[in-house]
Order: sequence, then structure tokens, then C-alpha cells
Amino acid sequence: MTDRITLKEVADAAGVHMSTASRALNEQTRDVVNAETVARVLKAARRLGYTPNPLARGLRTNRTMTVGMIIPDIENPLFGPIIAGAAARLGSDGYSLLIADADLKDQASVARVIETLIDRRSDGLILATSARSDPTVAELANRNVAAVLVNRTADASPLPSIVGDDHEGIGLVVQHLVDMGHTEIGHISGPQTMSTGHGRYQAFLSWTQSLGVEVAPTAIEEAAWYRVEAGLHATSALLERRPDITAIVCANDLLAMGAYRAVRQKGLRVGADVAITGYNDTPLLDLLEPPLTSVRVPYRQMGSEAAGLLISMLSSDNGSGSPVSLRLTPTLSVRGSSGPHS
Amino acid sequence: MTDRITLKEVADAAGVHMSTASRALNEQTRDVVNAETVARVLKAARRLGYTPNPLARGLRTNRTMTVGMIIPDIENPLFGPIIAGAAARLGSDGYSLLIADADLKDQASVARVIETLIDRRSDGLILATSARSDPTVAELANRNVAAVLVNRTADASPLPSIVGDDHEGIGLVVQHLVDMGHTEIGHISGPQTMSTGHGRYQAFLSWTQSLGVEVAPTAIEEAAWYRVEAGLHATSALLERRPDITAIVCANDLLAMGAYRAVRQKGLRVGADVAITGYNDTPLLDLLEPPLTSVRVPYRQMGSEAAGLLISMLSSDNGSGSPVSLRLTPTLSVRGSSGPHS
DNA sequence: GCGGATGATACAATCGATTGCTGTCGGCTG
DNA sequence: CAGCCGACAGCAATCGATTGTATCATCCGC
Repeated sequence: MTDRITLKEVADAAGVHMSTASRALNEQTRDVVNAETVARVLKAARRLGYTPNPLARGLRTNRTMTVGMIIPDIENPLFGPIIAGAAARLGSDGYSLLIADADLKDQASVARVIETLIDRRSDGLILATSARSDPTVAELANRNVAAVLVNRTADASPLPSIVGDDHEGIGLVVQHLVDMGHTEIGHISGPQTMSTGHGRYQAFLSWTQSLGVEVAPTAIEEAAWYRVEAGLHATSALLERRPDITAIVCANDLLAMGAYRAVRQKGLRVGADVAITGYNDTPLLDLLEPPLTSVRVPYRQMGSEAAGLLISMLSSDNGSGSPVSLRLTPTLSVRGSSGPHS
Repeated sequence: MTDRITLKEVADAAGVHMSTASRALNEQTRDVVNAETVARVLKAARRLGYTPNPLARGLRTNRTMTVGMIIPDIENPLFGPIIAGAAARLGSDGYSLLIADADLKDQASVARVIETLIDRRSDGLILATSARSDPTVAELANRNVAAVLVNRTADASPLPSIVGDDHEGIGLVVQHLVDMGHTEIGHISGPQTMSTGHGRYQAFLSWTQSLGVEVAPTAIEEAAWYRVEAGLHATSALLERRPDITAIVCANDLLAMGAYRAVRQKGLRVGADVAITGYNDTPLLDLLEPPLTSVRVPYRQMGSEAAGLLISMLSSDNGSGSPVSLRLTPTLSVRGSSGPHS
């Protein structure tokens, strides 16, 4: 590639020593250098188009200004906004984002990817991978790696996390369905091994109870994965068992898609006969017929907050001041799939 | 973070000099070191858990084993598979992926992001951003930066590119519609400033002509952006002008979504009255009613091939052997939105 | 038994920055 | 006028690897 200007060349051009040039260029140490000299160095640097070599700097300072991010399944559209939000926030603070895509089902792959990121001397990590109980999370905390969980959290996690408020989100849904006159409400839950699946399930139980809606165990079915097929399967089973159900709260939009199919296979109409709600408000799904009522989570903000939190952890000189986890408030996008009880 | 083992420590543990340890650890130079010594060093390295410091290595060798990727709009689900494919291929060759998300509409932002990636001493770049005529592409080539274009290409690009074969893809669509008996076929084209928009438009003209389908200029409408609203707008205008049209080839799935709406606003049925086809075969859109007929492009492979191409450019000792651009063959996913002419 | 080839390892320069320490110079104080 | 201080800039070590060259022992043939 292009030949690059080094600090030495800038220093020579400005007629000073490397070390002086270095101090003049560095905000922190600029004040120990004579103002005129600073100006001279800055001008020379600009004229020559100097950019510091991050490798040399990193080698010396032991900071790479790089943050690693681990995504379980980058093809999931969910992660686009999270990455974008994080990248923007990091970029404005001079950090770059190293992306690694790990297969969540393959524990070893996750560990390997994390190792790669650490070996590369990332200053910190953003993890979108963690299952509810994940040994690697604890290990990271032990190894004293700066890391933040995003979207998902681990049980009693030693790491700070930025997640959506699932309790709040499910509350919006249940409240909405109750308002629409539904009393027989079912739930297609996500995998209970994941924090989102578990949290939304708990929230469903809690809200129905506090709103006085009776929910028998038969009204709940767990989907094995967040997949359309799993949703179809689970919903079929649910409707078979409980034909009286008029509303189904799905833990995720993909499950809701499966529910659409199951409802139709039973010869029922989505929205009119059976109300269906999703979670995530996946783009494009408002184009369905009927459009899906879903909980919108501020994913972009989530990424941004996670990055911000990590940055503050990295720049707090003392390791203390335990960083605070954040729980972002979702909103409900009401659409045609959740009609009133007929 | 954790204290790290250095080469010196490994060397001491093995009772040799740093340089010997270095050569023993390095595949390339291993053969100049006595086999027993190699074994001893390797064992020591493994025992201590040694991982080389990529900064020190990079500083010396001037290679970071890092590839930068520029994405115009990471929230577009299109890019997920491309990133995943590239990341996988790069990872298996020891490279990591630095992701930068640039706002395509903001030329300065693209340039800034590229600069960042270069300043970070990325070994090479994968660009998904380029418009048809993009000054930065030419500049990169001038600066002798190793770079590959993916998904989109620039006119007469000096850089190799991996793209889908739009001519072929549109051919599949047009052939299919002709087979279904359509003779009045319209086209909602993408922005002509982008290679995909332009290429698919040209392909449409070419295929209709060669298949003997008459296409008046009134049967073509350009959408300003790849957005649902733009598709709605363009399709409305098209149908207003040409109510006789029975099939619409859209340059992109989002435009097709807009077309769905426009058709319905006219009181017509998608699939039965007006056939609609998309491009990209975006996940989830097969869940629409009717499900969207679309051209499937092997995006994951695209990312993988782009990474492979870049790697070969980086490792070819001579800069010659001009790397070959690739054009990947798409397939057609026929679904309900493209019914026969009634 | 000696010059020279060979194989194995050690030495030291180098990559490009940061930073603690030293040196210099002018001015101020006692 | 000696001594000291402060402001400024240069010196050189350092980060952790890679790599060209030097060293050294061994062994070969003559």
C-alpha cells in the first residue's frame, strides 16, 4: 500500500525531535510543549498528511482502540440495527468494530471466536450471544475482560448488560389484548434456555395474573427454537388442545409467523378469529396480511448504549464504579393481527 | 486484561533465544531450526499458552491480518449473509473483519470510513458501497489499495468485483412470465445510479426484446430509491398510465412490496390480476400473501468469494496475475405472486 | 590436521510510536 | 553573584515481535 508518513518525518519537517512532535500531537501532553512549537508540528503533520500508526501506538500503550463484537447469527435482521448503533457510537469515540460471527449452537465456536478477539488485543467485547447460563460469560468476568452483554443477558450475570425490558413489552401486549376483550389468551414461548424466552414467559404469567386473566398450563406451549416451523408446530399443538383460545402472545415474530400458518391450517382467520402478537417488530412484517402487531424494541439504541457503556468502562481509570446495566423500554405497534374479541 | 506471555518467556522456558523461538513457531521458517528444538519450543509455547502479539508482529511485518468491510446500510438484511460469508472465509485464513457502516448518501462519510480503515492498516478492503460511478473506487485503485467490490460494481471498475449475474436473473424472471402467458410486462427499475438498478434495467430491455415481447417506454418506471414507498409510488404511476399491464418485474423485493400495495389500491389482486416479481429473495417475504416470486442471489457465497479473492490478492507475492471478477448465477424462486395470465 | 562447507543458534537492528528522565537556558531570588 | 527553578526539548528505553547477519561447533575431504 501507500508509503506512510512517520512521526520522525513530521518531526524533521518541523525541526523538532520525535518526542516533542509526539507530545505536540497528543491532546493530553500538548500543554508541556511551547504553543508555537505545537503549531509548527501540527502544520507539518497536516501538510504531510500524517496519521499515526495504530500498531506502533498500540504496542506501546497496550490499547488498540478496537472493540470486538460477537454475533450469534448475523443473518438475523435483529442484529443489523444493533451493530449499526454500536458502530456509530464507537466510531465517534475513535474505536473500530471487529465483528465475529459465531454459531450459537456450537459452544466451542463461541469460545474460539472470543479467543480470537482477545488475542487480537481488543480493548473490550460486546456479546450478543449469551444464553441464560453461559460458562464463557463467567470466564470473561474472571479473566477481567471488559465486556458488555447486549440484547440477551445471563442469569445473575457478572457482566453489565443492555437489554430490552421484556416484562414491560409483554405487559403492553397483554394489556392490549385484554383491552380488546380477550380472556382466553395463550402463549407460544421461546426456548427457556435463552433469557428472552424465559423472561417473556415469566412476564406473561405475571401480567395475566395481575390483570385477572386466568391462564391454565395448557394455554402455554414452548417452541424449541426461534423459527417459523417451531412456531407452526407449537401453535398447532396449542390450538388442538385449546380450541377456545382467541389470542396468542408469541415470544418472537418468527414464532408469530408460524402461528399465522397454524391458525390458517385450522381454517381460522388471523386477527378476526384469533389475535396474534409478535415481538421485535421485525422490518417488513408490517407488510403481511394482516399486518403483525408486535413489540418494538429500540435495537439501534441498544447497540449504541452498549457501546457507550463499554467505552465508559474502558476509560474509567479505576476499574470501580460498577457500570450499570440498562433495560430499554419497548413500545407496542398495534396492527391488524390483534383484532377485538368477536 | 490478562497478563500475556511473550515470545521471550517462551524462549527462556525452552532454553533458546527469542529468534530461535520465533523461527520455530513460524511455519515458514521452521525448517531452519533443529527438529528437537522445534518440539521443545512448541511444547513450551503450548504449556504457557502463548499467543503472539499481533501488534508487534504487524508493526514489524507491515501486515495486520485484518480486512476492512464497508457496508452502506447494515440494516439492510441483504448484507447479513454477505458479511457472514466473508467472515467465515476470512476467519479460516486467519484474517479478522473490521466492519464500518457508512451512509451511502453521504459521500464524505464513505470517504471518512475508508480512510479510517486504511489508517488502521487493514490489509485489504471489501466494498459493498460503490455506486456506478464512484470517485473513491478509482482513488483506491490509484493508491494501490487491495480492494474488492461486492454485490455492486462500478462502471469500468479498476477493482475486481463479485456480483450476482443480473442479466441472468432478470432473464429467469422474464422467461418465467412469458411462459405464464404474459405479454404486457412492465418494469419498476431501481435507481439508475446504482449498478444493480442499471444492470437489471438493461437486462429487462434485452430479454424482452430477444423473447419478442414488446415493451414501450411507458411500461417502465424508475424508483428513486430501493424503498417500499418508492415502489408504491412508481407502480401507481405505471398502472395509471398502463392499465393493460398484467405483469410487473421489480428490480428489488422492497419495490415489489410497494407494488403489492399499489396493485391493491387499484382494487386488483396480486398474482391473479397482476403478476409481481421481486429480486433478492429476501428472507420472510415468502410469508406474504401471496408469497413473492423472487430471484435468489447466493449472497453468502458472494461474501465468501469476495473474501477469497481478496485473500488471493493479498498473498500473491507479485501484484500481477490480474484477479478475475466473478458473476454468480442466481436462481428463481417461483411462488404465488406470479400467476398465469388470465 | 587444516581450510571450508554446513547446520544450528545467538546477536542486534528494526518497525513507529510513547514516555520517564536528563539537559539546557533564561530569569529570578537571596 | 551563586544557586535554584521552571519551561522546554532532546535522549534513549521500551512495547513484542521478525529477520539479516554473525558466531560457533562439527564434520568433510584432501
